[in-house]
Amino acid sequence: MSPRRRTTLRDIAESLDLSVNTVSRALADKDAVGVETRRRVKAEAERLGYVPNTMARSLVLQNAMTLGLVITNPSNPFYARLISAIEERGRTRGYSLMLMVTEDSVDNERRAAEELMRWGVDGVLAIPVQHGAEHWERLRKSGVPLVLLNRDLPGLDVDLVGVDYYAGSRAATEHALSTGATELYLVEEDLDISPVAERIRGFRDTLATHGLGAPDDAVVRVASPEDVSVSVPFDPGPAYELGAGLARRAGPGAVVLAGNDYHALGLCRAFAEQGLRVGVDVGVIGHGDHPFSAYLAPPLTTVRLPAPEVGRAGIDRLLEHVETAGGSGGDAAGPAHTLLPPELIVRASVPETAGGEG
Amino acid sequence: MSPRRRTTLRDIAESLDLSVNTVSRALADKDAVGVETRRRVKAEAERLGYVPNTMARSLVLQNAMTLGLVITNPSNPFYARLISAIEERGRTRGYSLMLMVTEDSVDNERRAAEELMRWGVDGVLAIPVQHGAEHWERLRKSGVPLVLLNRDLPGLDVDLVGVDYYAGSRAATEHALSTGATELYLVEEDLDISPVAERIRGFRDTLATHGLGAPDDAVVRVASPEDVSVSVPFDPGPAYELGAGLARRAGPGAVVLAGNDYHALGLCRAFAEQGLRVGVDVGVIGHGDHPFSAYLAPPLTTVRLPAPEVGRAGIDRLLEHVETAGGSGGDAAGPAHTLLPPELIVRASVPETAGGEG
DNA sequence: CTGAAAGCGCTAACAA
DNA sequence: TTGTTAGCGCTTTCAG
Repeated sequence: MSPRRRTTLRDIAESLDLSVNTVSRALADKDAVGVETRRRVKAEAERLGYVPNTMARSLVLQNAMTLGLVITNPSNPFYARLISAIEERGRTRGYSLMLMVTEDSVDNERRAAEELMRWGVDGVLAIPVQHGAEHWERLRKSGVPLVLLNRDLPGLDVDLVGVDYYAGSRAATEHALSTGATELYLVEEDLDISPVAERIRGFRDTLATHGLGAPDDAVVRVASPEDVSVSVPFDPGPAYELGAGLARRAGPGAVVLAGNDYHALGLCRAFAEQGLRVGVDVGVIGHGDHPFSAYLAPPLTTVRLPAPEVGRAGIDRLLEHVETAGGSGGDAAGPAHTLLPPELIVRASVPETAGGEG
Repeated sequence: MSPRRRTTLRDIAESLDLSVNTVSRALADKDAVGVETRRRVKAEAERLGYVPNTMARSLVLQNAMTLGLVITNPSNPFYARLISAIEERGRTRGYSLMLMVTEDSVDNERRAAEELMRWGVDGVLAIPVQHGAEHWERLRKSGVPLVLLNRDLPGLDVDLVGVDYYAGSRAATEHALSTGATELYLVEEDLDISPVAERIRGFRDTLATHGLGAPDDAVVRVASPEDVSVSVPFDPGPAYELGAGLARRAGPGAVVLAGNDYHALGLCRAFAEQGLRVGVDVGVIGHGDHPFSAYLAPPLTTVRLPAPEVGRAGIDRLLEHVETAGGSGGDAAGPAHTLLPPELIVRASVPETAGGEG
């Protein structure tokens, strides 16, 4: 029943009648330790089940060997893959991960940033909630390197690694146009975040390039769920609700672009229920290429996001900062924005109407 | 360019010509501090941007206020929701989360357990890889409370919070039978883990209950992907590959149960390509009720898993142990297994053949 | 009400 | 090669 205090260096030292210091160096495989002594120390450590105390070590070494990862919602499949990629890379480089979930609440994010400062993490990767950057500013000023993931935070001068959503949106829109689409819609989540803004911009610009205007109601917003953690995360429901109305508005030659594949799925279902055949009467293009998308009927044309690449590039950039003198972000050249290219995956959810691109 | 050392209690003390001790107590809102002194201390702390050092604090207090979460793969939607629920609950109770991803490798899991011991976390929640429990045994013996999530680890006497997969499987099988199914298949991942075993057992037992045997090839195994972190996580692909063969074997009145909704989706697609109408010619039942399942064509009948409940029950149980004297698991009554009930969600992917249950 | 002293477990000078 | 001393930043006795 004894909570059995952890074995410490001192325990080993006393048991062997050595100094704590010697034991420390023996276990750390430092020079200046007799070969026999080292052997004995290691044996005793083993026997006593010694486990080094990372906190004590970090305290004196002034480095935590820990990174903070601030995520809005792990149930977003894109973010889930980011977590995996980051954790893996961090692990192989010797860093542990402190995970903070914000549920898209600035309050939570503030607390997360504060908590990470208290822990003295060596660096932070964050998908920012956006709106409210003072806490990130503080973090940075306190000397903790920060790299933003996926979403930009205007007004904060830090490195960002994300996806070129603008390009993705352009590619999708171009594709729709190339199949002969005459009526385009973009369905996006009702969040004021950069990925959404970029996709809208790409959509509009592409139409403009082709001399087509985008009527105001061409961009449709779907409500985002309130409580991310409890509600089903990426729910096709809201887009599905919209779908019936859209189906009525959409004439022949209509293609609807969706901000993510769940929305696309909701739309597909709604269209089908209205008697519209997706891929024949109407087109749908998703965003994200979630694992289910290739197996829908019809298989969903969508934009694949380079999740592992974003994760790896993000942590690599962060570790650069961490390991070069722990300074804050932004070298001489100022903060760098790295936007990785998405890839249009053409499947069968957009009808080949007429005068294709060829 | 100065890395600007963090402000410490001492800095405040010196600046105010007080002792470190007084400053500490003033900030901790302890009694025995002059009201005016307290005010000055707080103001100065604010001015200097003081952030308490959690590691130092934890070192002396001998508690880390940190929990370890060991997960095989965050891209599993069920696990993602577990993470959310656990993080939220932990956060509101003042605990930070250290996340370790094992990718279903015992080696990684061993390292994760070791790392968590080094950090001296207050407790650990783990979805065990299974096969190899010595590291968990060590953790436990070192006094760190451990609660297993979702998968059992035979041979290790610890608390477990999971899902009653046996019941879920029985419910699904009963449902299939009740619709008049005459030929049943179960498609399961090729992993030797308790959820799979339980579902198979439920399937077999239910058939036996009805005086039906399950031929050996009624249980079909799909290969699991090798590298979880890089490959697409839950891929309908392998089940899809199987689907064509199954379609040929399956006569009228056949229902295929799948171990998860992704597999179900892969099967649906394969059946459709073979000219079999899911929900009419053949039945498919999923497991997991992923967000996409309700929107498939036809909507997928599946088993809903109580993800947030498992997460919350898991961390609650862990915190019980953590907060009652930090003893290892298992009170007088021995380790408790809590299996939360899943719920059959009947949609439209199983044909109502004949003699329904009513 | 405040200060001095000790110590959490470890590492890094510097001596011996 | 080994031991001594000091200190990371904090909290907790125990005196004053």
